[in-house]
Amino acid sequence: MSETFPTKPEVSRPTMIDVARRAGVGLGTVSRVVNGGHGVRDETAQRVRAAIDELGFQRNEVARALRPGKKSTSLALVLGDLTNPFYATIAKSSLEIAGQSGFAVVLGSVDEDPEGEKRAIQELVSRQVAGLMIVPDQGDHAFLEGAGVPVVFVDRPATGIDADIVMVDNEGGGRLATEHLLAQGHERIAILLAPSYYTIGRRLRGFRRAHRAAGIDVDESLVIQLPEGNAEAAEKATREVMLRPDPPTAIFASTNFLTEGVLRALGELGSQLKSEPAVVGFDDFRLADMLPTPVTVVASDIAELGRSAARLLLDRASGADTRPPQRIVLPCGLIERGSGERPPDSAAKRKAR
Amino acid sequence: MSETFPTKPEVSRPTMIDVARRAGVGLGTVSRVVNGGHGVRDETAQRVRAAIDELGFQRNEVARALRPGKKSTSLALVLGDLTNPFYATIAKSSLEIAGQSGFAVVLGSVDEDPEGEKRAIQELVSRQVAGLMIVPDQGDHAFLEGAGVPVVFVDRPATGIDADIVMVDNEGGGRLATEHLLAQGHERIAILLAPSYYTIGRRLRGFRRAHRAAGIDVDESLVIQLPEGNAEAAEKATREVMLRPDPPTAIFASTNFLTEGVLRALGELGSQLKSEPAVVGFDDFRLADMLPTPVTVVASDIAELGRSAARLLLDRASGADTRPPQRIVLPCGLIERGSGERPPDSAAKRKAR
DNA sequence: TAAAACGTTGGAAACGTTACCGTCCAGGAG
DNA sequence: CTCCTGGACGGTAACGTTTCCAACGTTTTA
Repeated sequence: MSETFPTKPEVSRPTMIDVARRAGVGLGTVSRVVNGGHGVRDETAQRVRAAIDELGFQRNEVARALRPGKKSTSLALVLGDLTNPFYATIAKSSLEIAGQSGFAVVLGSVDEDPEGEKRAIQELVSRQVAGLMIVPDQGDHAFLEGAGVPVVFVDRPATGIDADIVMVDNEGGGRLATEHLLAQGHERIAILLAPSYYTIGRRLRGFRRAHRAAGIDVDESLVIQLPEGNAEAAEKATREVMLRPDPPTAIFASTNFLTEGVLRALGELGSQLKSEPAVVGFDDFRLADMLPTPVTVVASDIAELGRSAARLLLDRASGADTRPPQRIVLPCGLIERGSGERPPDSAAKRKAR
Repeated sequence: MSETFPTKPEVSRPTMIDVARRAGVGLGTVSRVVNGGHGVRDETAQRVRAAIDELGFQRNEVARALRPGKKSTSLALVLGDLTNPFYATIAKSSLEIAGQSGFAVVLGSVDEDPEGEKRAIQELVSRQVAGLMIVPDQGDHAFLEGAGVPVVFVDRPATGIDADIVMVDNEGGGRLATEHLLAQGHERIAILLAPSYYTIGRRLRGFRRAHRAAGIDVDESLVIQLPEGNAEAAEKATREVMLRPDPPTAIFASTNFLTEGVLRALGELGSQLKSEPAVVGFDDFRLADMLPTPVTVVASDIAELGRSAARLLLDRASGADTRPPQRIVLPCGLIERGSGERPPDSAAKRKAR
């Protein structure tokens, strides 16, 4: 690059000052044009726009966010394992909404421990994000109270702070799944529970309510609390429970990863079992319909979860929404995939995601 | 400020100036302490640190990034559908590495079209990210040349710019998959190709090379270019090709989504087929081992792809790495899952050869 | 003992933008 | 004709940090 033309020294990009000089106007005028251009004569605005194009000027978002009160045009998203399709879907859909408003999404690195989450959140806050979307861990989130940034919790509420929350009707979903099994005549239904997440507790509650409504007692030995929330733990537990003298005739897996583990165990046990139990999972997953025994699941519109969260957060950040903290609950539906015989009087709704 | 105590009006967080006042030192000293604290007497540093703790001071990353030459402590990641486990894995693993160095990852909203990608990238650049990780679309990326930001391309190279690239050995993988099928005696192998991505071309090349090495001609009617890269397109194509008078005895699906479509089609065709073809997919996927016929795949360490990219980019951004653009190629391996039995009459042919 | 060297510290400039405040000019009212 | 009003525009302060330079005190060197 040995030209005599105003080829920039390659590292420094043109600023508003350059544009102002080029257009022969003041700095303030350029700013006005860049931000919608009110109070600027048409002809002047045109000259400025021409200069912007010629110089390839692009507003420096960092400098912009430095101004007092101003926040950056970024939202933060804090969640767990992106490899989990559930989280990935949230990320994708919230990203989509944010992008439509010109917002970027910053992903904080999230370790497993609550302490790591806190650190990640503070890192994000120090970046002056306009808002936080958090799929919260167990820990206390009171430290967010004074951060001066709107927060929306996704999928589950957090303790220590009263903020917006967008979630799924976990209890209704748990109930739906259980009712489906009960309607098929199952009376010994095992439920596999991932470690004490809020959501899991609600699903269990739905499980119990469905039993009560049907007048059937829950066998507490079939309420299985797993040490971990992964497929392996579910696989192990399934094998154990199915080899008991009095195994369940149906299994409700409270999580997509758990469902996978259950199916894996059943596949391995195979003919060792007198009869294969019915399985219902929570959250749909890819290939669920292609497994040897297609699995019925309770599903919700997870993408909408992310979209709602992003929309709500954007409204909060812009100050357009000053209502008290909202609680948005999305419904769950049953996706029947014909494991087991058809329930006697089922008019169960289908809700694809 | 009608108070005498430094209780902030809750929205504005304490700045270095507040810390300096509190500790009774100058602004520069606080800055030095915050950044490692070289050239500051121990006792002074301690006083500053105490003030930081008391005030709950946290460095404002935005102001920091404004300084000339300085970039923010964020990396940008531009990729397609996060719902695709392949991309999700890259996001997760790069996030992990970035986080270890205190870097956040900004996700640009990526529409499908190349123009959207360009817009997203420029948005990201305007946020002064320290570097860009891009899984590039077809379009020309020459516009990145003068951006003054290090760029690492992931999974496939881009045209118009000479930058670092981290990818997998697509040709080797294609060859591996094909050799596996050829070794089983298959001579009529169909290959399903997603739309003209670079990676797909290389996989096809491996496919051809394996054939040539084995002395077997490729039946060009079995090289199937799909109009789209999704499962549906693969499903349709599979159905068509399998219902031909002379169907292939094996199918190589060049993408994880395509593999899904192939399996779905085969499952539906079921007994209509004289014999079920062997299937090999590119890229492993969850539940691949649990399908009715477990599917053999060519796989690579995708997480390492993301990690390498992030590491390389961080080194570039810090100036620690000034080598010419690197080209990192990760190997592929075969995960055999016992699909791909020999074709009906292959034994005889093999002996005859 | 004076000068030089060094380590420590304070202060100010700069980064690129926005918001505010003045100035200027044109045009309408008195 | 003068005064006032209001729109258009220019200039400047401010945001919170880093970096540079000067100033200071102490120690080493000549």
